[in-house]
Amino acid sequence: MRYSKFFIPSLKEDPKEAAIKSHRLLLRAGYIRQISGGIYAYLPLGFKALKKLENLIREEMNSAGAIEISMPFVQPLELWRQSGRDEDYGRELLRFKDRQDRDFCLAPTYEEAITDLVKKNIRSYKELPLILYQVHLKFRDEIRPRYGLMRAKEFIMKDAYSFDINEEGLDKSYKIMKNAYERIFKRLGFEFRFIKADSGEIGGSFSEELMVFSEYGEDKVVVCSNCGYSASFDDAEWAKEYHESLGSCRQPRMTKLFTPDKKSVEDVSEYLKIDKACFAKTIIYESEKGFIAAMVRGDHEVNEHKLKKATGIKDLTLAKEEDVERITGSPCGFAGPFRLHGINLIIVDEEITAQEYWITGANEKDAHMANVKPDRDFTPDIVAKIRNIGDGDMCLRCASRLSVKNTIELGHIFKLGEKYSLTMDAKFLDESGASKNFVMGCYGIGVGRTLQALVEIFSDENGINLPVCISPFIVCVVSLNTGDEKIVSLADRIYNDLLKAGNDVLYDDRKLSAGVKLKDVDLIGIPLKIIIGNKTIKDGKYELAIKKTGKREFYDNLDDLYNKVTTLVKTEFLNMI
RNA sequence: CGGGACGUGGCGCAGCUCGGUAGCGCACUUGCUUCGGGAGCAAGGGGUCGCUGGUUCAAAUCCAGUCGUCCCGACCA
Repeated sequence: MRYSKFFIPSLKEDPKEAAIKSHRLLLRAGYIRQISGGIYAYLPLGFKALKKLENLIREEMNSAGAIEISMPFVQPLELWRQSGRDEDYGRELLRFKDRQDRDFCLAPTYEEAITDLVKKNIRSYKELPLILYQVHLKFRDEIRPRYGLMRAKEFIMKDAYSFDINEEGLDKSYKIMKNAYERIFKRLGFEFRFIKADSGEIGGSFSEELMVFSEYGEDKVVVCSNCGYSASFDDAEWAKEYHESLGSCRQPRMTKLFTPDKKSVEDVSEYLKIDKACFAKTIIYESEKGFIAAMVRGDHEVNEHKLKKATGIKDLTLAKEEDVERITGSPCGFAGPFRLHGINLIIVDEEITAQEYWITGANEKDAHMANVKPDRDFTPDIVAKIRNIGDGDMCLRCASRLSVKNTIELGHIFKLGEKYSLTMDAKFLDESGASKNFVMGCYGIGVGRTLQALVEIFSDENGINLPVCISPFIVCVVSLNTGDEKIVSLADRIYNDLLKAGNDVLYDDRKLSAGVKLKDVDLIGIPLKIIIGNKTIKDGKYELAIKKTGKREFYDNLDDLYNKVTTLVKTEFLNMI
């Protein structure tokens, strides 16, 4: 493809609306453009990369025995009434009417459509198991779309659905899909883990999320580098380690300490020269069950997700400053667990009851209290794990140190069981002629999000760096001086030779200065470039630059150059498989 | 939905506090010179200042409303 005849509107400056690297690069490199909040157009480069990614996924789905179909993006709302999700899905489901005043919606997912399709067309156990998939649009009217393709309202997803005669069959299908996912994400070069997850809106009995490690990920995962244990930030387990409280602090009653203006644990710890782990902090929350107090060790943080679970509370927010002042009788920053007014519940982290003496706030301005003893000076109503896990906590399995990593969720696989086949009355006849519900699974990959994750993880600020198997072009021929006959005809020839050899090649024949062209190739992320300029003619050597390594190689004749390109492409592909 | 910020040629921004001629860089067009990492000179084109209403002799600027975009929270691939 000649650059001059193609459409790559690259941007020199960072667009102001993009907050993260991958979003900036996709816009700057002319891969995508926003049409409306959370709604994007794929430009030629983005579209080519997207198609390559989709096809890689197709290869693995097909080889796993899944069969590709395509279901309607616009669906009758009636389908959603059948499953009951018309109400469950809420405002994320975009609804509208056609000219006959019938209700429709844009598909946020396809369980209803596929269940309906299979229900009407599969009669017998002999036709099972069946795994169908599609690569298709979805629309969710997100509350807050952001970060480009990472969280768009309209997005492309690969979704597969398995139909089995029983749970064992489902387990098998699930495993087949999980293996396919492992192959896909290995080929893409990602570092990833499957993490057990809440099944959320889609429902079902069991699900795992495919999480890819990335500094800018929105989710947190806890991993042990030694034994490979991994779990979501909210569910991860760790080994208890008890901190020795200060011996000199053990007293038969509480002792008041003067701590002028020292409000945070940090400040007090520094002021008193006592380890933060010897403190217990008391946090006041407001909830539908009234005000509650939660306690964790001074060097830990309350995990609101765990707090909600342990208390059965749904709406939880930090209490307002004036409420804290009323409840504790002191300014914010000096709260302790005793003599609280209007607290309905005291919940403490299990580490609080495991240690005898604590330093807490004194519920008095400029004062903290030492020798605070659980069950003597205050009485917890609930003892539970309510603190965040942190870097350095001990692994429950192997006693190594755990670390918390940011991740991006790129896939989610579910064992649905009979959830949809029951509500939608989808049945087949088994061996004995009895009518049975399909046992289902569903398996998603956010394709657009995966493309952006590749950009996020493998690129630098100079440009995109997609894996060779996804990159829109493999090699770019850059002709530096378009006014020079010799250079132009040499560049033309190399371009045509590479094209004939079956390479995906871009030819930058634009009449622009060298700097602009070289910057553009780096930005749009073509893995190999062949640079042809005066130097080429003068030295009689052909230059190949490899983006990934930054290396430049020189060849005496064209055949050597072509051979190198071919081997590089082949080995790069091999490395990815 | 709650909290915050921003809307001025294609892109990035200044001007707004203190009302009075709409400006800068890049991009674009033409010509000449350049040609190995975002070239130089010269000449040009392009904006009802998001929209609506109000205040005023006069509004990009002040006021109200509205729409859009982005960021922070609860949801998700």
